[in-house]
Amino acid sequence: MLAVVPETVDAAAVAFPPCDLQSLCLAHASKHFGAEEEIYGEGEPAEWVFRVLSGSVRIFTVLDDGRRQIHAFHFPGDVFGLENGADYSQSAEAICDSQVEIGRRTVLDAASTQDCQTARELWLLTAEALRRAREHLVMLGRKTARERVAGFLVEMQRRSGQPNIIDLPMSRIDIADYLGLTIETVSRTLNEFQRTGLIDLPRYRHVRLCNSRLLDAMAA
Amino acid sequence: MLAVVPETVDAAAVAFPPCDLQSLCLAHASKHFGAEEEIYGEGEPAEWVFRVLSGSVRIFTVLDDGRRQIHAFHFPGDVFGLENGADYSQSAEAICDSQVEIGRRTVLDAASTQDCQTARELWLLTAEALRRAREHLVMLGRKTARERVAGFLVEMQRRSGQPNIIDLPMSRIDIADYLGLTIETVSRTLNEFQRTGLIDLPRYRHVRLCNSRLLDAMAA
DNA sequence: CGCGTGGTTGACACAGATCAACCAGAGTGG
DNA sequence: CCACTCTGGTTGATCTGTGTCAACCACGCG
Repeated sequence: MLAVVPETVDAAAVAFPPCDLQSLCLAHASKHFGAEEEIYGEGEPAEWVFRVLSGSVRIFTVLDDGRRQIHAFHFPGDVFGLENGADYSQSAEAICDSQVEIGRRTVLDAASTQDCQTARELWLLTAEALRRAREHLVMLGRKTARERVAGFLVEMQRRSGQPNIIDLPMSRIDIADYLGLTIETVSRTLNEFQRTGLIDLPRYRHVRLCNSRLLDAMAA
Repeated sequence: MLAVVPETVDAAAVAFPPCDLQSLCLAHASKHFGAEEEIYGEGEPAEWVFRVLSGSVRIFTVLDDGRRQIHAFHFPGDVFGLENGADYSQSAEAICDSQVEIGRRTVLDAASTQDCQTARELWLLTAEALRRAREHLVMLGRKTARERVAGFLVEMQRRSGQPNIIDLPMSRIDIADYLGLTIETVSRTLNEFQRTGLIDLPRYRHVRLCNSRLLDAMAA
């Protein structure tokens, strides 16, 4: 049976600490997804709700001609796949090997009609997602490539616990599709930041922030 | 006292029918706002929740240097100003003369901790706002100016009851700031659509859709 | 009548896209 | 241990969609 109890996520297994701080209990079933594996597709019946235990997940929309927009990256502790309609309105894939907790939506729905606390928890999660979507919206609608990349780095840094070094699980393509840019622009901008001493790119998918204060200011 | 009862909005006073179909009862207080008048500002304590009775409202964010991104337009029946944090995370202004229903957030909060139905209602509203924000996100991240303008017209047409003629309450600047474009690009694109026979611009802030099927396809 | 505001149009500039070549590291197989 | 290839990332040259700047137009109002 579902209950709302405080729950801690195994800190040892967690590369990025939970950012949707919440106590919602889904279930005790969990499943593994390999890199690039689909978790659900847009239009499929939304029967399940998920929480990342380890690894990372991307939520995205693909247009008919293949253009893709990534809506969000999810890290350990984050809940995703929460829908109010019958079907998923986006797709989800594991970015790298990931362990994902799975709960039945019907059970959660039932719980939320009986327990106001659960209902409020669901609302809180969705409201937080909305707040982030709106920040993202300003980024895509009104910011330059430099501001977007700086904003992305600051966001990732904030969500990774580490103070300065970021260990990115995603490729340049994912970053580009999240920021509404091309991989070339992302690459050029990151290397420009390195040349100007803002960051260091020590190795594959690692970024060290040398001046996160300035970077933060650049994100506008 | 707040209660959750089915409620109908006065159809005669409604230019655009409600799009957030919901039965949430706020209060029976209502207030008038003149054109361009602020309803609340980003960062102010979020003490009130609103519903448009007549007129139209824009929700937006302004960056330090004045760049503005409009997140949403709200028409009669729409609820706005619902926050989970302490403060409003965007600003709201009346676009034209508008009558707005006002409810205390504390009362709604209290109701939602006692009544699951109210709590679910709040969740539904927020989930619908999220769904729209994500559609908007794809538009800003991955679509061309033509696709954005076509999408905007289709969206406005869908939300206005009228089959073909749209009576826009907002200026070119508002449209541009909603679509992440400049007023010049919006103006050029609309006039290009007129030249190619897609639409007709009979008079100030009125658009007639001549080929909404094609327009729909163009929105991608 | 003059002025102010919102919208249109044109000329030109530029940020970022596109196209293409190249490079580095990880497998893989001989 | 060395070719070979594959994938993800970088870099350069060029193109183009949209922004910028500026002039102009049309309508409403004092």
